[in-house]
Amino acid sequence: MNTKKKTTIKDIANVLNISPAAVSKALHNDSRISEKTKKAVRQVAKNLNYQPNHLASALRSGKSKLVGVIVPRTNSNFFSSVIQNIEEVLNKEGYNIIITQSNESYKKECDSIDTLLFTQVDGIIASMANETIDLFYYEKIKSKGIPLILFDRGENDLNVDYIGINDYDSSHVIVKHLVSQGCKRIAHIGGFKHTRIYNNRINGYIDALKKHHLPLDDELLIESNLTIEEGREKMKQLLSLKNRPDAVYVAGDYAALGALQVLNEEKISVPNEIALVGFGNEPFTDMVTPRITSINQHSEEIGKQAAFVFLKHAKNSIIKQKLDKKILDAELIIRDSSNKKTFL
Amino acid sequence: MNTKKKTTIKDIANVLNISPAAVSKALHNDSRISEKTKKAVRQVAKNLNYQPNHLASALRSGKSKLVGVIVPRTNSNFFSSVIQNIEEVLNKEGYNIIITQSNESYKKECDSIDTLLFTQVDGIIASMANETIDLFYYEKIKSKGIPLILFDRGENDLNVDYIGINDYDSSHVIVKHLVSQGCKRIAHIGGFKHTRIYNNRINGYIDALKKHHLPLDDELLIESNLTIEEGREKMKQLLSLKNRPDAVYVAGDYAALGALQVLNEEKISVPNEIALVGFGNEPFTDMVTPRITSINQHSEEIGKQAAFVFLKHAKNSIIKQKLDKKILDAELIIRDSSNKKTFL
DNA sequence: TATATTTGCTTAAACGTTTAAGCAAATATA
DNA sequence: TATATTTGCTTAAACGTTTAAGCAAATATA
Repeated sequence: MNTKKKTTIKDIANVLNISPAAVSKALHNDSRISEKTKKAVRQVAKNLNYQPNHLASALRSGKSKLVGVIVPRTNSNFFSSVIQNIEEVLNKEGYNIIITQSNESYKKECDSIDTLLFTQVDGIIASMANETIDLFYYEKIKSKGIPLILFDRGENDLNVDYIGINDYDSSHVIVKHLVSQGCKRIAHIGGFKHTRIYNNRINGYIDALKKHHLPLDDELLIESNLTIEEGREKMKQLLSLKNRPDAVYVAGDYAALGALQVLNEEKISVPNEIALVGFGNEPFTDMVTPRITSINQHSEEIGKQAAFVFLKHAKNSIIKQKLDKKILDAELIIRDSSNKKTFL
Repeated sequence: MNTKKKTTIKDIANVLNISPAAVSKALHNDSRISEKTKKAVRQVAKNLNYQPNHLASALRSGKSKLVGVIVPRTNSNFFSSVIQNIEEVLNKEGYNIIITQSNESYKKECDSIDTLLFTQVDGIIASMANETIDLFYYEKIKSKGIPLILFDRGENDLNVDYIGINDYDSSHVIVKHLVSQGCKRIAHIGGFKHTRIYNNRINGYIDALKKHHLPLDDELLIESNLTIEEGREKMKQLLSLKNRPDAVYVAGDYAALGALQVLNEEKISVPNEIALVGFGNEPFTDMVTPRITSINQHSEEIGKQAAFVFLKHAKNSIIKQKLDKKILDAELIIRDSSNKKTFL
């Protein structure tokens, strides 16, 4: 059907009666090629509609110009925004990204890693699945010498670059806010301790309670996978206590939403009877009734920084650099679910 | 640092004292290689931890084993689910996908197409941006002989494979449902007519009104870009009418959400004063108050079908096949926002 | 037994680049 | 003017596969 052969560097060389090597150098702006030749090459390339064969140059140079991105899921605003910003930065530098979703599954994550390694990506930017405890596959990436950058869900033991927000401080900001609203029994529906960010949020919660001289009650500290369903369950669990909390800080917006549904169903006034705070600032926190107070995770900044760190590695691969650990300040977005003043 | 050279087909050949060609054939299960040799090759490949060089085989065979996917955005459940299902099907066949987001921008979409063509993808699966009217870039894909499959946001003029739901019928189902709820003045906040799916929904709406002997009022038919913001605006516009509608059918869930926010703010009872129906069955339709009736778009099925159609092309590229146009039945999920019975 | 076919490999070239090494002509330096 | 350096290219090999063509040995066929 379409038998138009693609134009190659050779075709350009033939037109100008120079060697393909000269063409290649001209296109790469090599200083040892004359301006005159460069201009001619560029002109002919344009005329013949030359498109460089990415596979050939990748093979020869050993660089695929592809970066793998692994996220637990893309249908969360946080991850999709991070991805978009990674893409924006990397596209400008001639890189493309391959996105894979782990769906929070350890097995799927391992498959993704194998797939990306097979595709010869030049680097991997990842946020770990909830399930992941065994770091073997991540060590595999490191051992191949491929730059690995983690964001949000990281892991100290891996000893790689990391970009995230200050989870420990976020808990402090939240507790302080709730205390200022007059709350005295603050519960925490947290993530699993084995994930660093959730562990930090839990520790921040515990320390902030101490700081404000509030008692730490084991009944009020619950670990969960932070899905909507578990948010509902754990909220019910809290409501069944003899001594109910007057505030609940949930370590994820989806679980916070589940908790809110239960509170609404039980006709419990939010924030007056129980104040509610989520984490992540997903768009729906601003859509439900009442709107949910949450922590902005700076997804744009995280995406951009992750891309920059990768580029740094890509540009000087030889020098063993010291690790980049970038911790961004979190920002509390106060909304109806915790702001009693709007109800006075 | 990491100087371990990668093992190649040559290394395997050396160990077994056969030619690299024989190794390649053995790994591809060529019928002209003895079982004995195949077994030996597979064993040595395993021992040496051989990973085929995807770039080399892609260059030689002219196939990159990459498929490009273009979506308006990934942070909608519909698109992220479609993508996930495309990925699942294609991964099994050894393909990887490169996801790009157009952000509903025509320019970004064109860039994406160029990027994907540059990366030498073997095919492109796309859903068009709202802004896109000029089809030049899509024609470019076709003219290069690269399989192009559209889903959801398609375009008749392009004459390519398409997978989507029956938008015309969906409008009929919605109008029928609203009529059964006693609604007599049904408004439609639609998408732009130049996008085929929205045009079909509008035509379905018009024809369904006729069928049920309801008058068609120009004031009640509005085109929009279906963002939350425009959902709010257009709803306000409808509320400012002397003769308000008693039902609003919005062609997208996000705009429906915006409309609902306005209705809630204005203390208008939903569904009793005004019934509301969205489109897309985004998860948040089941989270807000009242829960929004919507159309399930069968994202899983659409993703899988799109992948299958691509594979069909990839497998027999020579034969000019007739086009696949797969139109799936839509399904109405009735919730509180339109179900007056639950309020009686 | 003579010829034809099949089996199981090898040889060599190719995919389209990039890059190290080298060389002649032009220019700079002493 | 003689030598050194720079400029602007060319040559040839390489990246790791795949594949068309071919060939000897083994097997089938007449």
